[in-house]
Amino acid sequence: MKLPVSTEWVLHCATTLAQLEPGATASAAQLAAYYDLPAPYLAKQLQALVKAGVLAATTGPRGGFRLARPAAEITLLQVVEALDGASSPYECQEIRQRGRGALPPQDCRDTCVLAAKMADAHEAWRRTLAAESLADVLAVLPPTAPARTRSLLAATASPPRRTS
Amino acid sequence: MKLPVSTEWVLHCATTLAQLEPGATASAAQLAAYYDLPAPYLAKQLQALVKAGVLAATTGPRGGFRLARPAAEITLLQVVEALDGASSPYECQEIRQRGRGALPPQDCRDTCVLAAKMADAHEAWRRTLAAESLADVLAVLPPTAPARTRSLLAATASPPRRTS
DNA sequence: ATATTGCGGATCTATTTAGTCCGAGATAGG
DNA sequence: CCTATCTCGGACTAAATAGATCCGCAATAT
Ligand code: FES
Ligand code: FES
Repeated sequence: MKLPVSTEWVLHCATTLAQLEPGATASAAQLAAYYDLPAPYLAKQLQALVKAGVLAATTGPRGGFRLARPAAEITLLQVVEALDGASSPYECQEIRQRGRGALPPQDCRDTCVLAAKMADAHEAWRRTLAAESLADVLAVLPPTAPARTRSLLAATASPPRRTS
Repeated sequence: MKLPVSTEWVLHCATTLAQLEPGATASAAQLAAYYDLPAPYLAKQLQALVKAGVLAATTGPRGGFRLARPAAEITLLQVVEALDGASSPYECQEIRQRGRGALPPQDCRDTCVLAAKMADAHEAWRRTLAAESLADVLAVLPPTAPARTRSLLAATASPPRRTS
């Protein structure tokens, strides 16, 4: 049971995007430089977030990514499941109906006790992550964080304008 | 995030072993036939449970596996983590200290908010599984289950004694 | 018109998982 | 006491999945 390393990337990127002024965007290259990550691979992950409806993207010069909704309406669960999918890590294969000890179908009306408990556990995991929004995360950061983040991001904004 | 298929195998095998009379054992071959599983591979997983202290094994003729402790003292969590390890699926790599936006060490005294929340979620998952013991699972099975299981297991017990 | 950015697919590699094998050790029977 | 056989134990190999990378296409602001 392992979560992709890129999970941490997108969680932090989403937090970073939440610190921008409404309507502003940051490109994949900017975010990659900010966290020292492989730019092409990070871009792919951000695309997954767009497909999941968490981020919105604008193409063209000065384009980039921004939150698709207010930070208060984006939970950590939505970010994590955009990458890894929402399916439970435990997949019941109805093993009780196979082999010499197979149970008759009439005893399998309800889901297996073990499968039910594993599903409960996954639901508890999801509930915890769904209870925390990006706005909640921002609330515990120092008040100076947004300004710092914005200025550091801008440092990689557009390649130096050739004035000659 | 995915759990090995064999997780379901060992959960059911542990439940099966819990239905035996105290001291009795079942071999890997018996359990494999009971659930129609590849015997050598199942044996490998059961060995992992032995190493984790959940099961005990006896070698030699008429040997096999049995629970290492009373069923009430074995939780689903112990069985699952014996196979997959106890580490969290989310591994924080301290991404906040890398790249252009790296935070100074003085701001990283505490663990990252995101890492803390992910750890909370994993803890909720573990807590749910730790709350259910094998004895609890047996309690919801029909009272006739143990007798049925024992007789079906015995059908594969020892190879037919050559009387000639 | 051009340069910059996101988007999607195809591709390659690495890690994990699934599956199989043979040898060491212990018991039961002779 | 010895032997034969049945068991676990760990090492080894193959397949699948996920990680990571690349390149060409579409869209947009300058
Ligand atoms: S049959 Fe799948 S968990 Fe019991
Ligand atoms: S630095 Fe690892 S989760 Fe924030």
